[in-house]
Amino acid sequence: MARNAEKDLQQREQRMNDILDAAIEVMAVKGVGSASMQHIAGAAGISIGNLYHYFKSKEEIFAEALRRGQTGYGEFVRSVADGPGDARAKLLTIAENWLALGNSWAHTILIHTARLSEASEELRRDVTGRFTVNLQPVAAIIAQGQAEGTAPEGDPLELAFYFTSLIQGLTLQRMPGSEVPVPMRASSVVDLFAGRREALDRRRDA
Amino acid sequence: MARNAEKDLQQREQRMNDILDAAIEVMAVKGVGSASMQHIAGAAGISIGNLYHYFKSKEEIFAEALRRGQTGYGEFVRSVADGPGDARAKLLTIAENWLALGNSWAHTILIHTARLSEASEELRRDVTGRFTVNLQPVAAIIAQGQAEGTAPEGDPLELAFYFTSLIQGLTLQRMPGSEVPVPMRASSVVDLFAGRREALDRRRDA
Amino acid sequence: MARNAEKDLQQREQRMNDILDAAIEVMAVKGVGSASMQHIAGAAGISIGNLYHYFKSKEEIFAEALRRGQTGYGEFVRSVADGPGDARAKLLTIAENWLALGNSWAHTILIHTARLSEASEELRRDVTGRFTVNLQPVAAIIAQGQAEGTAPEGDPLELAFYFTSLIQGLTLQRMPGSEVPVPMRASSVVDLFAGRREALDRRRDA
Amino acid sequence: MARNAEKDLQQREQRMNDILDAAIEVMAVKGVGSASMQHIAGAAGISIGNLYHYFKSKEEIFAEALRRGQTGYGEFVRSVADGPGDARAKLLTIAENWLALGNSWAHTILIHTARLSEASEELRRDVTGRFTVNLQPVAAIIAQGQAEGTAPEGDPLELAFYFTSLIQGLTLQRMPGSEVPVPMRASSVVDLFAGRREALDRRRDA
DNA sequence: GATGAATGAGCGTTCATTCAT
DNA sequence: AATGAATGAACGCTCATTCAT
Repeated sequence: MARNAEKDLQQREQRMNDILDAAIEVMAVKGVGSASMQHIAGAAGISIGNLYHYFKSKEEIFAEALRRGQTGYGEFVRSVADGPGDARAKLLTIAENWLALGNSWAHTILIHTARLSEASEELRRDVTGRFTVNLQPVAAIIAQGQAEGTAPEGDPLELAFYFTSLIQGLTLQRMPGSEVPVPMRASSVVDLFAGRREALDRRRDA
Repeated sequence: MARNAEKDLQQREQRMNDILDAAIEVMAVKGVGSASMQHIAGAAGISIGNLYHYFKSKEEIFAEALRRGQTGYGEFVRSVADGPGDARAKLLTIAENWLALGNSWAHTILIHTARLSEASEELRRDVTGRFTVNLQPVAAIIAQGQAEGTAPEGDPLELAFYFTSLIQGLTLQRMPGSEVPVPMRASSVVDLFAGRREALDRRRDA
Repeated sequence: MARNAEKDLQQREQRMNDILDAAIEVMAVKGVGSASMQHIAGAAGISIGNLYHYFKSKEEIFAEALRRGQTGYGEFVRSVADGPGDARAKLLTIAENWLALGNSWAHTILIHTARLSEASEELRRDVTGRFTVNLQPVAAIIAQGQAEGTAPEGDPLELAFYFTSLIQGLTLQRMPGSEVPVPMRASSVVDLFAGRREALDRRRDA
Repeated sequence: MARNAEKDLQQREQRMNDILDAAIEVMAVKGVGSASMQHIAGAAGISIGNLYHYFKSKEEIFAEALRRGQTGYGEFVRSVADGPGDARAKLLTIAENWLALGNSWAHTILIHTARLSEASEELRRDVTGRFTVNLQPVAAIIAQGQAEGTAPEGDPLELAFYFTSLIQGLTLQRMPGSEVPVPMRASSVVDLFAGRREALDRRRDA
């Protein structure tokens, strides 16, 4: 062992993260269809062959990027659900985080791409499974909102499904070159699922 | 002679429609990535060379299919908006039409694909433009709902944008192999934008 | 139908034969390992992409070349078995035909390659099946030789197996660059399976 | 120090043997085409980089494995030739040793592969040279058989060539997945080159 | 000696598009 | 109009070999 095993492992981990970031980056900048191994390798600053020392196929790269993105989102949304604040504030935090450009945008695109592509059955199942799991914290927030009198009636899980689908759907409308000339505001979206108090009041007064 | 020319033109039109149908069909059945010119030609029952007598590129085929699909949807949604009934019934008609599997499903996927792909700037602009135009009738319905007291407050166009994005987002969740195990009901979706009267009444009574 | 269908078919058939010949040629001249699609296409005078209009994979090319070669050999050996002459003369015809350089040599190499390569189970089964079938006429000749008193005792099929294996084994020794400096004479080989009359006589007299 | 150097040398020798064994093993188990440096290193339990401290190329590994195999076979066949027993018993020993599955089988495949591959001129010459040298002891046995009246007439070297080619040819027929459904018995093979006494007697009596 | 990351040419294959008939 | 042969660039991936540690 002339080598530092621990350092090697750290470097390997770092490289894998670089590659995943590069994959997301390429997709976001040059388009999903152009995310070839060639491009990813170039963006990561390594050779094509070396890519295969870290991931054994293109699919694995995307699967891992997806897993990372969905897991991160899952942790985020769970921490929001478990944190302090009323339902409306929580949903607003989630919506704003999602609609803000950056990593989350590219990750959402990745999810859509995985669904649209000829991805393996397994990958699609995994993505759908994590998507479903990540619905739970949102459902909990909706239930909280119903208890607080701000959320509409109905199955909280179903409403969480709609909330998430709406935000994902909106994300697609933000593709560069496809911007719809209509404002997209997190607060307005959240109003649908946890109405602003004054709005409800006014409506109630009517 | 004049009749022959006219007949030729009709035949040509018919062929083009057959090809577009075949393109949508192939995409829906075999997956977006598998919609090669070879497959489209096969599904349309003509040779690959002949395909190029009707459309000068693959992009043109998809652009035309998109145009046709969006135009059809636009006419449908305008006829609904201009027709009789309250806002809730109108939105329900639109949502049910969209969420029902069939042609509309494949067309929605096509729109998403166009946005995600390396499509030309022009194609993306056209798609976005027609999408925006098609928002108007929905906005009119929302405005009607606001007048009727069932729709939430806010810019009708913005709400129409959310309504459409939600339904498109939900469509993606119906990709074969990616079915999320949560019910997806048009009436529940519409409730968000044009609440059921009894629900509002109950809320008001509270 | 602006095209001559029959001529097209003939041309296609001709091209396929050209490609198979080119594949054999490349293998024989440049070595088995160098028989890449690139090389085959070059030898056949067409582009790589066009190769795939005639054969859907490299394996199919080799499978077809094998089938052609084994079928041709089978017909040849059957016609010899059914023809006139004593067993020794028949075996001599077969051995001489095989050991003479030319097409048959390259085909034999192909059979060996198929067995040594990572070829599909199906291909190996087919090759073995045809090999076994082609053993029958040789076995018939051996049986004839036994009736004539020139062939050794034993199961004719087993002896035919040895005869064929011997000749195939010898073929391998003729690879360019591997020539063993020992004479290889069809008549001597045949002597083992259908001894020359005078030799037997002399032995009997001893 | 001197002892350390000697021990180092022994260790190195041992490692080289391990690697050669691993190479043969991989080839026999996973197929010739799958014997990549990666696989060989794995089977030998060392890293791919370390492989190159013992052999400077893949070709050298195979050349050395061939040399070792052929040399071992040469020693074996020479010891048989120089040992006691009649020619028939000696040939039987050789044939049975070869046809029995195990190391010798894989070595034979290696020889064939070397001949079929793009191996260097030098390697092919070496293989052929050793092959030819190894023919001598067999020729001596054949000559002994001729003196004993069991072997057919003819040049002993030529007959040894046929005997060896036959057995090598038969080895090819034993590739897993290519088994020809015909018995393959060493005694029957040997009968062709050193007939069983009783068979000859019967023939003589006829 | 030992490691495995790194390279890059090459592989088999696909596919939108062109063109002679 | 209609055909399908022909092209060639690009794809995902493999692998023998080199090199810094």
